[in-house]
Amino acid sequence: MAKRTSLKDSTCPVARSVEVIGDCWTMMIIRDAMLGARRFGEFQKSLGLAKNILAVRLKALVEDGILKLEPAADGSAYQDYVLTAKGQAVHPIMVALRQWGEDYAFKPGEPTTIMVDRKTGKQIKKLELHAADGTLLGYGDTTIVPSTA
Amino acid sequence: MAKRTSLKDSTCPVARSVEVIGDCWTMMIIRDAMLGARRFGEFQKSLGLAKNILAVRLKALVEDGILKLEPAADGSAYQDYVLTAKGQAVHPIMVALRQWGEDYAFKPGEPTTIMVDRKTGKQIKKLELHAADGTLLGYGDTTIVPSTA
DNA sequence: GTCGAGTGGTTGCATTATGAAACCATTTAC
DNA sequence: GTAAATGGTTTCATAATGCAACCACTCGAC
Repeated sequence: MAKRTSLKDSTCPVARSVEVIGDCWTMMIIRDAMLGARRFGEFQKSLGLAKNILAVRLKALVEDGILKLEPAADGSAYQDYVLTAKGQAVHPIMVALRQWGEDYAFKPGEPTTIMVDRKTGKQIKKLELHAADGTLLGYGDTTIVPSTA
Repeated sequence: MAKRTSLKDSTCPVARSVEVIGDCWTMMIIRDAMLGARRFGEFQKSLGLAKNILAVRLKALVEDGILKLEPAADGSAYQDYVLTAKGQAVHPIMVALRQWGEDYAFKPGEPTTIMVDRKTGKQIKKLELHAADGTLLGYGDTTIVPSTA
């Protein structure tokens, strides 16, 4: 039987995250939600994906507590899909994906978009990883250990 | 026709990243590579996925310049899969996924693993996003604009 | 050298997910 | 009241996934 293998019970947080949001469309839906999309039709037009696929993904995102349904902001009888706190917390992942894409997936001069500080309009810095004492950490400076909690 | 839609030509860096590494297994392979896995068999045993799937993913990762093949470190006639600079640059994404998973995908007390500073063994801080002037930025403090390059 | 185990795959086939298009029930605009 | 927009569901073809069997090459022991 060829059921898609589940990583839900893995003890690795990366595996669990990937299980929930490690899907192409799921990630793009969250991206659009962060850019202000709220309605089924908005997502569909922006992403250009089949409506059935979108319906399945949105349902899953609501079940996982990343999106929630609330009465439409424009007062109509329809509903808005809005990010929960859990959904907003995906922001750093989105930024990390964006910065990697900027660096490695574009030829110089290719048209693209950049992330800026909303207040100043200036481009943001790279994400930074710090040790407990504040030291800047790079690839190779970290390891994984079992939690002792 | 039901060909999987490609996001390769999107002008959004997030879309391009997701297109390349936004696959469940691909991400897990990179994770294992960062933890030291180098050989086909190591990946297969650690991830428990079908060998044909692994073969396809590894080939794609090599083609995308994330992994490269080099003579096995143990001197045998086999080959090692090792991360390129582009592959190592995925580290922040991995950290972001990990931190989100730690926060939202585990019940308190559930066994898991944590990321620590290799030198001190102390748990690392959260990823930080800073504005050009050094201000710490959170969700909602950023926007996307077309690049003016 | 040569026999068997281990490594690193490929091939075939069943099952599942994806995607396009058609369809349908409400809701809104006119 | 009627037409169009919204937000889906259904149907069916195609593509991806996953298991198992198979195969070529390497290595270590003898």
